[in-house]
Amino acid sequence: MGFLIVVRRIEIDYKAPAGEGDEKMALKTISIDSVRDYEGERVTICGWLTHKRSSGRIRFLILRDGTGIIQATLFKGETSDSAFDLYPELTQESSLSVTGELRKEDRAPGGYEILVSEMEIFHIAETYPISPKEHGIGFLMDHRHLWLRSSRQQAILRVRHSVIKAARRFFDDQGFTLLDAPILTPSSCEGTTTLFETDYFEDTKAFLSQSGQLYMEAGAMAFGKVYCCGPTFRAEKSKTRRHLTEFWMIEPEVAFADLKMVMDLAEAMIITIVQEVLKTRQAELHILERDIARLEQIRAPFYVISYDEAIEFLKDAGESIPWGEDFGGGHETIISNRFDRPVLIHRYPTETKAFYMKNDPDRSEVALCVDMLAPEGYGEIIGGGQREDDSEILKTKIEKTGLPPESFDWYLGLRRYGSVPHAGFGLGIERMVAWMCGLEHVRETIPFPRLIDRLYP
RNA sequence: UCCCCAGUAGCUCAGUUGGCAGAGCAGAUGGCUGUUAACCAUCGAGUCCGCGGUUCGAGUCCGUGCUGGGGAGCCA
Repeated sequence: MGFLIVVRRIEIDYKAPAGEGDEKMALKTISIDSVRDYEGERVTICGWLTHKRSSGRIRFLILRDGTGIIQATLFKGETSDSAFDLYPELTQESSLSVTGELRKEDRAPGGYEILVSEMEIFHIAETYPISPKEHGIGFLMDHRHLWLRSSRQQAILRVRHSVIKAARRFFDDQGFTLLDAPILTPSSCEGTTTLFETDYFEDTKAFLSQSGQLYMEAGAMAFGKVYCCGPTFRAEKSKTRRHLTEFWMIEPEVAFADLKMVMDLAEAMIITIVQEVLKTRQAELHILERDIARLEQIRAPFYVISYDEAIEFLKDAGESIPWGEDFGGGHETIISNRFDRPVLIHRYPTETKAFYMKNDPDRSEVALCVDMLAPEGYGEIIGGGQREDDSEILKTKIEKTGLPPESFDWYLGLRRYGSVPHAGFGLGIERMVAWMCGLEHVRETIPFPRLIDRLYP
């Protein structure tokens, strides 16, 4: 199959041996997304069969190759008998190549069809479990390795690609250095109850990273502006539409930056991502039936409110939430539904936030932190803020958490050698993609989702 | 961890008051020269999730376990 990929990527000018008449014409293997460039030419297309129909002496194949779909048409008499007679054998997802003239055809899905003269079968598929009719989510998740072949799943994962590409380009263009954070770590950075633990040779335990942030802080002290993009792991027993046990984050960290600066950075990054998705993924958003107008509204400035103001807002909405408590999913939905653009909520109570958050020097009961809630009820997509840069205060905060202090010697050390104000945030890729695509659940936004009760396939 | 719902053909589901196990799709066979989730005809397909109980009789009622889905809390 590796050979096939090469053939599809490189257009091969095939010269038939002399003396074979019509077969001397050039033969090109093309991808379906490039059919417009080959109208009227004799070409070869490799792909998988998604569907077939027949009506007596005319037979239709719908092929997909990962770049699109095309109808291949077989006429008794015009198509070679050997190719025509292969039709009954073809099952859904069988792999094959077809060769023939490419032409415009309004009756064909996609507007083009290939009039097949020759056909080659790579493999006849067994009865394919995923039929064109509806399936339950449990069944589809069990067949995730095959479900990826559906147009809807491909559309979502292409949007994911664009989200990551846009975010990385945004930071690259602003002079950030990509600094990969470790996956295996000696300790927690959020809390010990949600760590995946594994053996690390004799007598040592390692933990799967919950966040690259602490390492990004070290990186910011070296490079000034850094970011990481990678998987993170939380052993939370969450069973909701917005949780995975393995999820990806993009985490920038900036030296000599304060809360306001990273709030502006987060806003600019989100706008860049939304613009990139709107620019490059119109076809995918259409397949997903996304209301594009809702995304076109996403522009500066985003709404900015304090935690105090959010509490007042929730009380006005009839919710009884005391000051000092973190918002639940329901509260977030109420707030984010209120706005047509993302809203940044800053200065949460210190008690609800992680140890590394810096307290507001003017009000020690609140932290210099920020969450960004996406509109349409999508809720929190970003969490971040200014980090505690005082060694002694940080040490006290770590002791208060009950986390093993010796694991954080290196982290505290960052504050002993030229400590500076610094800040950063983390963007949850899957929640961002779910918002862009208008999905109910994040499980479709990652190729192989890991959930509390699902580790397969 | 807690609350709610579901489990019947490969898939999606129906199954009445407890009384012979059903449909559509998928699969197989045949027909049709422009199909669009094509259509028409025919055929095959079942540990009714497991265990226990009530009953002359259980897919249906009761108990229990397992699996899946939805929600809460926690978080990105």
